[in-house]
Amino acid sequence: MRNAEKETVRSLELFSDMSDKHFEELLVGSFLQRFPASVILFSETDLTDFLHVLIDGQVELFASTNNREGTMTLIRPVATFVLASAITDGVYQLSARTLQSSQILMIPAQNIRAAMSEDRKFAERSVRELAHCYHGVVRAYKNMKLRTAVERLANYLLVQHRRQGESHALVLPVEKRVLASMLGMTPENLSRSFVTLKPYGVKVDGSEVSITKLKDLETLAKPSALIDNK
Amino acid sequence: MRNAEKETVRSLELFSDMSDKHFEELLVGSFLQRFPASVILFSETDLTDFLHVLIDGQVELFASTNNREGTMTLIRPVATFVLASAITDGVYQLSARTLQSSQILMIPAQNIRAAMSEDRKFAERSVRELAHCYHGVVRAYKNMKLRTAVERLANYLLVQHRRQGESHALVLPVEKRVLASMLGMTPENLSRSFVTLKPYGVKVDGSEVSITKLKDLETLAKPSALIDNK
DNA sequence: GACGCCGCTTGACAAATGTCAAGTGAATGT
DNA sequence: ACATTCACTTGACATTTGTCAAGCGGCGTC
Repeated sequence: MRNAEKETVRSLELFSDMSDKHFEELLVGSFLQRFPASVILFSETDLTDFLHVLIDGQVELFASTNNREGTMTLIRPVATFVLASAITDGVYQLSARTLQSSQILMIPAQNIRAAMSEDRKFAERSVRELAHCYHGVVRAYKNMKLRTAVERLANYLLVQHRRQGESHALVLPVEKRVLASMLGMTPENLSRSFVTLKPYGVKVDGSEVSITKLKDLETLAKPSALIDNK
Repeated sequence: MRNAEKETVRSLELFSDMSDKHFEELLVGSFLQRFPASVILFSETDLTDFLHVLIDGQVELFASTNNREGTMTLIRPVATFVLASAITDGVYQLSARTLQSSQILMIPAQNIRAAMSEDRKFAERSVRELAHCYHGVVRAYKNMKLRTAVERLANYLLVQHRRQGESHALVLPVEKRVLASMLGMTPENLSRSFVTLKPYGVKVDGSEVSITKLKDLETLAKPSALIDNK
């Protein structure tokens, strides 16, 4: 593991104010590995061996039951994932696959648990990180429960628009089938939802989307600070 | 606050191994209060003043956007709620109302944050509690995303059946309209879903439900350890 | 360049879910 | 005892969402 990557990880809020000594101990037995796209990293029923840190690339967390599958969230670098599972010391609860070639640091879960009891700063940071993750899922859950498919898409586009600098055109960061799954609908339905949004100034060309009537789109989407803000 | 209630709270896992001194400090400025049924305790947009501990009664956490409202979860005694918000020091993110007359201990959120940095045992317990809550929402989210309304009802009944000692009849712990909202459907739809389950051995009489063909119901519900357990 | 693969779209249809309106029955208050 | 309220149910219908099948078009392989 090179210094550049080590520093990248070190500067994550979660690790930022733990002692150097504890940080080094955390890395004992860790792997930094590059995976190609479309690789299953772990399945939701596996025991949690590692806390994962996505350094580069893109990872999808998804769940399955009874032949159905749904994207729960997308991980974008640089970020940790499955912290809660690493702490609980049970199964992952979610499956993960790479969407692109990805570089991932895998830290043994037991190192995390050890650091938790040895380093109070780390414990405090973990509390905040988990509280943050918790609210993230709550937002996703609200989004799913209180909005229709078209509204979810409209709000997704508004969020991307803002994130990508409010420029005229935004780029969908994932394939449409993954986007559909993330928004809780079928790919067919996503296509139709885009058509529905046409009168509201949404033009789609491949993975490029332009928004020409922001106000109209917002009227339809009715964005909510408690769901869409981050 | 009487000793009985204090001990009840003290024995919650979250507080169980913090020092007596810190526990007493936690309670400075706390209120123990009884609320009648159907009282709004706080709204999702309020700043988080208190960590709540439900001693007795029943509380509903719900969310609203755009005239729609959905039950997110039910709190049953004895349990804390809105820990994540108390830590984050932002808004509650969820609204709360009493469903029955309820006795609630309200601990100032800043006491919680103070205890977090002073008592490492408490910080560790908080981490576990939050990880647990996180998985709880993830399960609810999976349930919502991967199942139909009838399946959610069927699995709900199976869980209640198990919790209530696998006896012949179980009792719905909430009004049907609240149950409907919790399961993400309208009351009308819940009624029809019960009718749909009739051929699978589900008989409903008011709030009493009996399950006569457990196997058949399980075949329909296809319960999943990662969604329904715990 | 021809072929096949794959992601996406579209149409036709089916299933799931919501809405509106009316009606039942039990609980409550006068 | 009567009226009122309210939760729940039921029916008819609308909307939303999913399914299946076909076709388009880009992209890589041979």
